[in-house]
Amino acid sequence: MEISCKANEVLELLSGKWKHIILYHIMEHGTLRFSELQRLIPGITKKMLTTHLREFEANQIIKRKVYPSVPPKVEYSLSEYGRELIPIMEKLDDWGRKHAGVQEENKKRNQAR
Amino acid sequence: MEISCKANEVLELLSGKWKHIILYHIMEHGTLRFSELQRLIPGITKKMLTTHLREFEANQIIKRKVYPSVPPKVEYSLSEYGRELIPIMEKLDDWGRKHAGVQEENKKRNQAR
DNA sequence: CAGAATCCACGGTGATACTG
DNA sequence: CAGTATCACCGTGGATTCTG
Repeated sequence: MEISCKANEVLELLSGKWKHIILYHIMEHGTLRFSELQRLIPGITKKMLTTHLREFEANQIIKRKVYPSVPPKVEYSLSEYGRELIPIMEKLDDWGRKHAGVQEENKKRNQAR
Repeated sequence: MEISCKANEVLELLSGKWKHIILYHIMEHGTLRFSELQRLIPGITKKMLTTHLREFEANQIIKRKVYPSVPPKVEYSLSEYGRELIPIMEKLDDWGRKHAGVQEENKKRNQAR
């Protein structure tokens, strides 16, 4: 087994209610505006979207590009560094799709109590 | 890009302050007693260890074996299902070790403010 | 040894209103 | 359009005490 204990580095980056969904959409579309993200992620508030985007930016996962126009236009895209997260997300996603059924059953059983 | 949005399935399983460390140690050692886990994870309280272990058990990630002796002896190990998480953890860990430096820098800069 | 039971603090998140 | 500012809630986690 080659596991050390650095897994939390990624986990921390992705911990936050909407973080993985945000990354997912940016990975899919390449570049997205603030309002597009908001539309693509039903239920998220501007505040949380802003917060998470700022965190990604601070971690250099995404780039933020502002167009000095009226009305404002801001585009978000993966940084080169952030692109290295893609294989990670794919791996996580593979597992999720493969085991979605099992976890669903668990949830139901937990609700039943 | 083959990413859907099921990544959160894994993320949810691993979200919890000590979860990945617990899994890490069980993966490394194969089987561990409650007290051994507690010793291997400095800072964790019995409560959190119990809580997280119970969650893993409910999700069928680990198995719990109780030896009816005095004093009690309980052993935790990966279930077959849980073993499928190993490649995931390895992937997360790979990334963590590769990018630990970058994230460290970010943390320092954030502290500096 | 391996927990269970309380009580409590804190931070992440949500709702809402306002702004350049 | 793309945010900021405030307030309020609630669940996660910590400290402590008790038990079979």
